[in-house]
Amino acid sequence: MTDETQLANRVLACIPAKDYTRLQANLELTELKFGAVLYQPGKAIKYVYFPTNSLISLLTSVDKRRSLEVGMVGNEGMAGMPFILGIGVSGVRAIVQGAGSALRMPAAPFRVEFDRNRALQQALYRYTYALMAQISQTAACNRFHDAEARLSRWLLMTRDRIGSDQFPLTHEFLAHMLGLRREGVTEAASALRQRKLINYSRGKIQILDVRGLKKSSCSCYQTVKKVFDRAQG
Amino acid sequence: MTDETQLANRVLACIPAKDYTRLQANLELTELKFGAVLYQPGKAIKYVYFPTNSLISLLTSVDKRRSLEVGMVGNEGMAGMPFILGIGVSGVRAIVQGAGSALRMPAAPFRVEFDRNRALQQALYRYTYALMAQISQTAACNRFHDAEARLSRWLLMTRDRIGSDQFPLTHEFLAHMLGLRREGVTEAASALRQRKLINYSRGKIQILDVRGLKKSSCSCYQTVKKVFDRAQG
DNA sequence: CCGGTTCGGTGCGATGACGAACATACCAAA
DNA sequence: TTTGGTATGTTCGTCATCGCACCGAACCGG
Repeated sequence: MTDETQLANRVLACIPAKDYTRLQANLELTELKFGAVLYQPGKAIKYVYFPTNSLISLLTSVDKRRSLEVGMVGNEGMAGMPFILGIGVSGVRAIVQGAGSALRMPAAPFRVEFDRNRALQQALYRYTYALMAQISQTAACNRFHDAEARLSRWLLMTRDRIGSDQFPLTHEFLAHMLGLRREGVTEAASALRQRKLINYSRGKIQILDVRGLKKSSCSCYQTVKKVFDRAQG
Repeated sequence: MTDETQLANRVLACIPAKDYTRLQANLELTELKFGAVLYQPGKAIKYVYFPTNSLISLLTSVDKRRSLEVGMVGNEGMAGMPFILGIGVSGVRAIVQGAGSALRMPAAPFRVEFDRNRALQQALYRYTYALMAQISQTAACNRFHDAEARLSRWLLMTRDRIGSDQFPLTHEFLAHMLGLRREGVTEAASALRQRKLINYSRGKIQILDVRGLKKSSCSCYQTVKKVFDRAQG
């Protein structure tokens, strides 16, 4: 495992070197495939994940058909938060929304390491706070803002975490994230495309104009971004 | 301070007696007045609160006019969660939604006590998890369910935490909690009244038929309740 | 008892999203 | 090259909620 890999995750990056060597022993690099289900509500958490260039979505569903993304975990954080709060099961569904690699650690050794590693605790508690702020803000956003603004926000947040302007993504999939119908996504996306803010075709979306997208999105994007920047330096 | 007062808050109630005596030195009983603002986004947290028969709402707002309740803290928990995650400022606005009493502790001694008291840590981390689950579920609820179902859910959740079937509450206030217009609340409330599930008049609401209200509410109420019951035994 | 304020009730057109149905475009395997 | 599946585009009637305006009724302080 190279330093580069470590630095690719911002939580791990702020662990002092001497603590990190101990941590490293149980960390393994793994490839996350698009759509893979990492956690299920009520099911035990087997691994915690530190995405490097992958992206994990946290979903809540109210019935079989409808679901809503409540949180997004990229290289700025860790998936498996209940575990650091002393809970062994997940409350939400977590799926791989952006394929890529992540560092993962089995639950048992993570528990041991977490309990003795102050730096890790601090980093993860701070991240937990930021994630809660994210969840709260997107909750309000999903209630008040229209499809177009929410889609814009979502694309920007994803871009920040993936670190790329282009990612594979269907309207259908986006609909599940934003709590919309597929047609609603098509409508919003096609409006953005018409204004040359994005382009897309058959499961590939590309961001063309970040500044324009920021204008099109609601202030929630900036609000959440500020919280993360502040909480993680 | 009596044992009764302690037991009235479920977090404090699960601290072993010997740990609790130390805690007690810095806890003070305080009366929370309806509408009082306990936290503001970005402002320092001066006290943490353990409600006994009072109720605190956590609100996120997207602009001056519109706000949404993302979480509710009653005698099952504590307000001031960022503090236990090592953050000194609040991310949300917290207001007193149900007047009553609470035990509070100034930030500095709480920090000291929290760091050395394992039982307190565990209880609060578990509560944090439950609160996150609540926030996530209500986020989806606010997105998918109609005004009437959400109002029913909200009344039931409030009842559980207040411990009473009657509480002072205007439609205007409810609108801010549920992210609705005042008229929307009136419409939903009057439908519930017509079915004799509730009654109300000029700022007082009374629940008449709990079982009926459960039927009228969405499954989100039960979902959240289960999480709390499980997390807190 | 009066006058102002708060609270609740109602009606209006506008709108954003819904659900369903169907059309088209593209891709890949056979 | 056909065929079938997947992704996207479009329309249409319906519905919940919105924002606004206005009312009456209840309450409160003077």
